[in-house]
Amino acid sequence: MRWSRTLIDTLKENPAEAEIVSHQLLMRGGFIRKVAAGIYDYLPLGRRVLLKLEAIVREEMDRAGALEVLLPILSPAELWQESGRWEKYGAELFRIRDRHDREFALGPTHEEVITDLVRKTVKSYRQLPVNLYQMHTKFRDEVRPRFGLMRCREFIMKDAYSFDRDEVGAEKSYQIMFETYQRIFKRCGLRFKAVEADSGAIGGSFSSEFMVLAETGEEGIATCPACSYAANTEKAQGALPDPSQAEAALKPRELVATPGKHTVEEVAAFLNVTPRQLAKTMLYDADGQVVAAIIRGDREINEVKLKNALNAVNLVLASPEQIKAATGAPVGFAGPFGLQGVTQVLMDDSLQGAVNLVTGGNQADMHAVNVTPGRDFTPTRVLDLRLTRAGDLCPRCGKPLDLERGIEVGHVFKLGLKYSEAMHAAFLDEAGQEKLCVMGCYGIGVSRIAAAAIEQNYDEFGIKWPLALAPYAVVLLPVAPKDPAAMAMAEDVYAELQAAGVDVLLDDREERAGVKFKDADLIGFPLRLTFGKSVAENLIELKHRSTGQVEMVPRSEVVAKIKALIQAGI
RNA sequence: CGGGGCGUAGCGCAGUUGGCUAGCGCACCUGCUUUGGGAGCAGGGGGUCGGAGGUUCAAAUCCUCUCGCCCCGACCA
Repeated sequence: MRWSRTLIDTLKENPAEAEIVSHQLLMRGGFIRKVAAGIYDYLPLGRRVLLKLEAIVREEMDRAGALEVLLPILSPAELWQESGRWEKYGAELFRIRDRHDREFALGPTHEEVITDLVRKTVKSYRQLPVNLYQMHTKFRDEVRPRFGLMRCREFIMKDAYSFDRDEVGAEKSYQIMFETYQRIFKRCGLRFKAVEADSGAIGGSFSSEFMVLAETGEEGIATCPACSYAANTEKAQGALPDPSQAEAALKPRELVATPGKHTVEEVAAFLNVTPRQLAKTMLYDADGQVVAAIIRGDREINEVKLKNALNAVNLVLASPEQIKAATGAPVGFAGPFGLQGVTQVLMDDSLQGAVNLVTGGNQADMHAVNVTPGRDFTPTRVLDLRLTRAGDLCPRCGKPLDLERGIEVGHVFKLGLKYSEAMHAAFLDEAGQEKLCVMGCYGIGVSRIAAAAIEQNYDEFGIKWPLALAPYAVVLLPVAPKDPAAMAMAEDVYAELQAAGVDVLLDDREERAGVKFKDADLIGFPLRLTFGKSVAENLIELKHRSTGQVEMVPRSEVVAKIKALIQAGI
């Protein structure tokens, strides 16, 4: 492609709205333009990056034996009502009505639609296993779209769904996808990690997330430096490095005045104790029921764990009114004893064995001291409700865990029978017995990968695309377009590279050299060939964007050299 | 949904104690010069100040409502 004939509009300044690097560079490089919050146009450069990604994903999915389909974006409410997600998915589901007032959803994911397809199509065990996938636009009415392509309301996702005749087959399908994902992200040139994760709204028994490691990642990952354990902090079960110890003697519970002291730090300082001698009592509204979660003062509640423990759909902190009703006190003085109308009291195991704790007093400006679980209150359950943090011990090998940040680009789930049961996706086995399909689902955030790749590969001048994702592998840069010799050589090399099947862009604009260099660095082509003064000596300058390495290549060798570099993946 | 901020030319911004034909930089068009890291000079096109209503002799500027965008939180594959 010739620069003068494509549409590349670069910006010198960052758009005010772009906060993170990938968003800024995608905008400045002319890859995307915003249409509305979380909704973008993909310009020719952006589209080419997406096509590169889609080609990699498609090749690897096909290699794994998956079959590509194309499912509708619009799906009728009835399908969602059948699975129960019309209610459970909540406000994130885009819903529309047609002229006859029939309700539809804009697909955020396609379990219902695919299960419906399979139940209409698959009748025999002979047709299983089957893994169907598509790459399509997805819609989610995000509470807060942000960070450019990172969290959009409309985005491109590859979603795949496997159907097996039994658990053993489903496990195999899952493993195949897990390995396929490793191949895909490796081919994209990304540094990533597979981690254990919470299944969230999709449901199912087990899932792994594929995280691109980057400081700007929205997800926390706990990783073990000693073994292979890695988990999303929502899911991670780090063991306490410092369990609570019982003191010798139980002391009688007393109330003490703590005027105006609400937070753990304030109360601990006021009573001259350490935060870990406190027990925080957090009141939540779980689907309308008020529940209490109790945790040691130096730790935080992990609401995902709490939500799962309660099997709740919606979990939010209780309102001041609910707290007043349950404790009789304003916010900040809740304690675990004598609670009114609280259906469950869950205690984090950080308090296992602890005695003589400081808690809220259930009266304004009062705390209780010498509170002991089992004597002063009885938890409904004792379990891990903690947010894992750095230094907690690896659940597999006991070494202290590190905390990293990542961008979720893929997620593989074992779904089990959740959808096949609700929607009756069944087949007949050899014995003529009806069985339900055992399902798995596998997502890749295709458009998000583009942003993640930039978060991992950029410098002060712009993007450094991995070769596999670059819109063009090579940019040809004649320094002086009016120098006939240089221009002629660039044209020849351009034709030869094109003939060799290389993605090449010829910067034929009548711009000064500086402008061309800046644009090339900004857009991030992995290789640059500069046709300047050395053309007279039949030499072309080759520069690697990622390393900055420069070498002079004889004209006669340049095409072979570029082909070799691309072959080698650079 | 709670808190904070912002909507003035394609982009980045100034102007906002009401007062002249609404301004600057970048980008864009024309010409001349320049030509290996975002050139210089000269000339030029483009906005009615997010929208609606109101106050006033006079509104980008004040008031009311409304729409949109960004950040933090809540929330979220």
